[in-house]
Amino acid sequence: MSKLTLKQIAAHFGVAVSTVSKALHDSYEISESLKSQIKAYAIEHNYRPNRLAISLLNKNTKTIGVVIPNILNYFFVQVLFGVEKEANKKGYSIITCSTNESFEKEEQTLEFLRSGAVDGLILSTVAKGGQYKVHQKLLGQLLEDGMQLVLFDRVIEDVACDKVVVDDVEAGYKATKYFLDTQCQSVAVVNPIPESNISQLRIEGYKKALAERDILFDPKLIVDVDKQTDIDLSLSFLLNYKTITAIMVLDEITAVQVMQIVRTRGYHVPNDIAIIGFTNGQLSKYVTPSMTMISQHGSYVGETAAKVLIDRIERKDGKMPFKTKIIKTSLLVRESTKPRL
Amino acid sequence: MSKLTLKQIAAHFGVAVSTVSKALHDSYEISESLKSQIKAYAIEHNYRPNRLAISLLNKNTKTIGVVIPNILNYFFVQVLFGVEKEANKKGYSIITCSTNESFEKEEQTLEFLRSGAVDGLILSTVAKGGQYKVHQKLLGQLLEDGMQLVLFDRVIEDVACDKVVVDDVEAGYKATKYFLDTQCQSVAVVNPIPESNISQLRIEGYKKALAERDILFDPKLIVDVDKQTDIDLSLSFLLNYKTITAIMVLDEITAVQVMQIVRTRGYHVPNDIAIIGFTNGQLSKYVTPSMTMISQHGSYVGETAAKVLIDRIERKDGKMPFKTKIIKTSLLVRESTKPRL
DNA sequence: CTGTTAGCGCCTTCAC
DNA sequence: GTGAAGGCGCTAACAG
Repeated sequence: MSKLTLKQIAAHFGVAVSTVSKALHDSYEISESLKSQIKAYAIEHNYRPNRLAISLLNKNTKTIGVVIPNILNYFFVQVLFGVEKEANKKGYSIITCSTNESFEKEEQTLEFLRSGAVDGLILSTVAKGGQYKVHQKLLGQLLEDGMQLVLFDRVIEDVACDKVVVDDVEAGYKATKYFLDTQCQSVAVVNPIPESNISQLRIEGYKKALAERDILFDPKLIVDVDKQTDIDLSLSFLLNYKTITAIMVLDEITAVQVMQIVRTRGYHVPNDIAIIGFTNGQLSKYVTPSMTMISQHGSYVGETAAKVLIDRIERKDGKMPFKTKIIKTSLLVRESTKPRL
Repeated sequence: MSKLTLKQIAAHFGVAVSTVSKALHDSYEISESLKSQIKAYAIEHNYRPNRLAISLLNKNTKTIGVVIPNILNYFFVQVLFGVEKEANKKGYSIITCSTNESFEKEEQTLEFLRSGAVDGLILSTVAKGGQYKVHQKLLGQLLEDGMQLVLFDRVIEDVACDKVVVDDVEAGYKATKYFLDTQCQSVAVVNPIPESNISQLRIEGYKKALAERDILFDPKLIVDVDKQTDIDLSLSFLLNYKTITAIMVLDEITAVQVMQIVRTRGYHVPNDIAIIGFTNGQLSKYVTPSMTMISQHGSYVGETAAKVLIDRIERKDGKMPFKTKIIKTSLLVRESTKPRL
């Protein structure tokens, strides 16, 4: 019925538990005949050592926790994929927690995860503004407890741990420069994640590209939208304000929506208005016209985070300086932009 | 540095470990003054009990394992979402494993998960053909070990456990009937998952709908495709073979691809050819024209599976008959089909 | 009120 | 060759 234990095997053979343990570990101390008998019995009855007991003993669980803001977001799923791939390769399994963009849920999750269930944590936080302080404390405690931590994508600068981030400044720069290189001089930005510092970095890159061409930055060309906003209306203002020849949209779904709205209004994409979206996922490839995207290589981000984390977990010496890995993005050119000449 | 234990607290106060344990559990046996001292110390130093030890003691881990074939498939992500939501509500966390459509990986994963890390398992298998036998044995062993198991979506009939399945026959029927009700009498099927028994069920529903209208079933209208197949070519054969007015495509990405190919060849969607896709995800809503889909309510499937599993885990008496829950699908009508009059 | 004992399942060290 | 003892961190039953 219930799980077979060493004790039960020992009882069955009338020997001590430690004898069975040694036999199953093929110790030279045990006679061949007893070993083979015990092994045969174990196999026949499907013995499996209890990981909990083993973890308790050697203080590692061979498990890493991954905390992401939203499991329905394809970027994070890609990260998850990468983490799992790398972790499995090294004999770890992962326990996944989605915080649904809620800071409270994230706190609860971290609280839960700190109680010995995992050897290390890979986290993309939802904290913003004043919540950073709370987190610095909470994460600080985790680190004190000896928990290994890798922050990725949405990181908190002041926490002393390894980090894996996307080069968002460069991404914004790259997208903007592509527009400027393809006869699109009037570039607007639609920002569906205004509260995130990531969007600020991308806009920084955008400004840099403009500056290189001596184009004056116009804040009115940055359109913040959120779930409450009527994108349609915001775009109206934008398009009436000035002739726009290119739009950089800071996520995938919004990019597709923007493209549809723009087309509905009779603009041709890319000839009238070119569009580049962020965070390459499943959508952009299959819409019509297919959309040029900044790919963040989520799965690579995940792999890297897992690699860094496991490396630190398994390195005994400990005092390795923390490093921040910066993952470069790529521009996937498709049909929503004009070709480079 | 490392985690604080009861033992350390006990040493600090010069009392016994059990005293500390009782104090932290607010036992009436301990003097108020000692209790408050110990509690204060625990809070100050951030004491957290070790879950591993507790799990070992009461033989439950408050964790459930979820094994899915592919984490990049939106349906499974939705299921995951549902499972997590329900599990968290009941105080469980989940450990996620993706088997990447590989039977070997699935076996390894199950092997791993059986060693005491989880109280129960929610599984959608990738097994097919001869692999069923292997699995019946493996899953049988798991059940013997006292592991609770819920199979979902891709289930194995002969395993004695709870199941949550989508009503695929009805889904196929519903889609086909919608075509027939909207002046599309010549309905083809594109099947990107021919090895799965799910596709057979959907086709069964398709046949049922045809039979109701006395339309003869023509096997040539069923087009199997897989990753190796050139969809473009397969569709050529189909469209040359007969005038087709509707296509039912058994997954989302293929549905979008089929629609694009069909449109490229000059057919109007939905007037010349109407299309219904399966497994509503992120794509179908945003393509042009937006696509009518069968929604399988993945998140509801997940919730249900979690509910059933946790129910069984927590019910002590045990001998509850196994049940199979059938989740109904919905038809989300969008622009790729003609409206019902 | 507080401590001792025993045990969850396993492994390691040391003694026989 | 085999077994006994100790311990990972915790709780529960039983002593004192």
